[in-house]
Amino acid sequence: MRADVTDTATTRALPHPGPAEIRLEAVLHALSDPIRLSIVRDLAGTPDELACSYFDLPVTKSTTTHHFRVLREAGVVRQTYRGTAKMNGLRGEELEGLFPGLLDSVLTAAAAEEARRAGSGPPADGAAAGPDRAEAV
Amino acid sequence: MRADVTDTATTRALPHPGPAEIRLEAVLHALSDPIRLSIVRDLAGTPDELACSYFDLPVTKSTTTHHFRVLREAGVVRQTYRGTAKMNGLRGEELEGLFPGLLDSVLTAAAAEEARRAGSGPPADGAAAGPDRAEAV
DNA sequence: CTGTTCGTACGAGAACCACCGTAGTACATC
DNA sequence: GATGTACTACGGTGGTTCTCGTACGAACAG
Repeated sequence: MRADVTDTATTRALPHPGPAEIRLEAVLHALSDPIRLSIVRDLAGTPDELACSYFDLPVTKSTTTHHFRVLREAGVVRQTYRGTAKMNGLRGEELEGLFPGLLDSVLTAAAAEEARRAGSGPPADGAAAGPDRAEAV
Repeated sequence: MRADVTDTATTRALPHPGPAEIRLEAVLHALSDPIRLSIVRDLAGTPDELACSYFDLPVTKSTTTHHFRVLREAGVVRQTYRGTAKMNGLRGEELEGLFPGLLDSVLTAAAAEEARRAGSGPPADGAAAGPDRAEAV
């Protein structure tokens, strides 16, 4: 039994790539999926860490786990266990150090595209410009 | 044999997405492939348009065609026929208008990663400490 | 201990993608 | 017309990714 774990509750450790292991292509690929991009946008919108169960994604739990794993292995998010929950935090500072401005411009672009899409597309029926949590970056 | 072509030489037109059709995910996906990223970097390094045959890629011509098609359909490059050659130009201004700073930060990131890779690979030690600092959480 | 909640592992199937080789089109030149 | 160049389309293969369902493990409240 490893008694070397100094922490109390967070014993299950997850493998994360170090800053030198993070590959640009992997980051871009991780961000090129709509579901993962929405996760990243949500994470960027709050200073807190969010549990996996917080996200309301149109896929099953298995698939959600898969997407979070891709994000973690690409070096985009950091995951830590906290009781039964797994908390997710954006590795914003590290990414900024490696690729200055990249994450920010992607988030801005995502917001711009969403605004563009919402502004010129939807006039079909009632619900106009749903004010569902505007991600102000 | 259609002789109805009104233009002189360069009339074979290729389908390009309009600015409103360009999707962020598609752009990120197009840039997440090493070969395509190197193409984009080459294009960004020159003000001229470059023929497909200019590039020295480690794949066959069929695959090269495939990659250029992906870039074109994502809205990253513009392709025009010029005699037998097909010239490729970056759609930099349009992308800048849609996603300000995105292309620039990706190019900067690619250059940074290449420098990092070239600089810290061979030497046993250098500036940065070990590749993986234990993830202190 | 029992049950609940949260997330993972394991298959497994469908879709996609990168890659290739061959055959074919379009253009320029001879 | 014949030859050569530049690129495309088609067909196919192997690998990866996305998705799911089910079964399992870890933490916690009774």
